[in-house]
Amino acid sequence: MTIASDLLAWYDANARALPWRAPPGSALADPYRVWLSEIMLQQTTVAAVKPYFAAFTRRWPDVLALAAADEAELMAAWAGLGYYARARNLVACARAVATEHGGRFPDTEEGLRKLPGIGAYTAAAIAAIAFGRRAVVVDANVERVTARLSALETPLPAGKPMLHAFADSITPDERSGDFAQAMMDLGSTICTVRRPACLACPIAGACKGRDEAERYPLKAPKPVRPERRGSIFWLECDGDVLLCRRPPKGLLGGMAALPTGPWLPKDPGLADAPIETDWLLAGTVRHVFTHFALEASIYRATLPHVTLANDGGQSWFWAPITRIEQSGLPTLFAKAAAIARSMQ
DNA sequence: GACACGTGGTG
DNA sequence: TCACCAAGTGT
Repeated sequence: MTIASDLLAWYDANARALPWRAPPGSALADPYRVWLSEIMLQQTTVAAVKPYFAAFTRRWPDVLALAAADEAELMAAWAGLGYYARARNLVACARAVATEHGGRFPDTEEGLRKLPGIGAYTAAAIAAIAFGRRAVVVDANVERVTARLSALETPLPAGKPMLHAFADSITPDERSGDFAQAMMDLGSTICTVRRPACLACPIAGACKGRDEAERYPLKAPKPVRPERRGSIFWLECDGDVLLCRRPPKGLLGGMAALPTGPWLPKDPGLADAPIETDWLLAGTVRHVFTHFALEASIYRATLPHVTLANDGGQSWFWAPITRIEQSGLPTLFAKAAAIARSMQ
């Protein structure tokens, strides 16, 4: 038997039931749901995605509904899931599908690959899973499984092309979507990062790395994560708090946020405070991003009735404090808001 | 190729 | 506690 046939047999008996998957033995899954889930699952765990997928599909049941969505509402619905460029690209992609493709997703890798937010992995996954095309689907799970199967001694990312070629060599012509999902299920339940369960693996017989699976894949060492210091401002007025909209690109781009100062190696104090007033230090919040860690002071002040004019580049607005959880703040600011409110 | 880009779970 | 890492993409 081949690796593919052994793995597919295992998958037929052990596939995880996931909300975006078609029931076993049924027709192909809905391309919209496959696309939405694949975007949400980029660098994100199944457990984290599930509630967001349920909320999005209830609120926007198809790609035309999503294309018509208010962008700020969609960003707020994405708040907490991270990598917010995905949400910006999600809208752009839905609108491209609606206006340039008649509301239907392209059914080839090449066509899918042109859409915003869809890269090599996602294009292959949608083509295979939603459209039944043969495609070589390589994500971190597949890289780990194939690195172990082939006992690849070349560290990643340099070894990626070899793993893609190996994945291509074992991908079947039929059911390549199921094969891809089987590889991912195997990677998340058996061929795990730590303590892989080789004794339970349906393809251990073909695995060159099975005696030392945890060694693979070899990876280049990661650079150290720098520390930055910052300030976050909580300005109250009449039961409202001052929020702003982050610039459209960059860190937390396009998201609602509390006003901040610059984030630098040294404590910036009250630099870039939205107004000059008697700020009180309400606490600190620590948050770790992908490429730096932030420790921010939270400054608090209350205003009498005033209006705050927008000035260059800033886009401020007031939000009711009692419904701050519905403002769509990313996690850093949700944590800061909780700390600021706890000081009242 | 390298870096920017979030978050929460895990051992 | 903390480093690692997850169904990657864009620049």
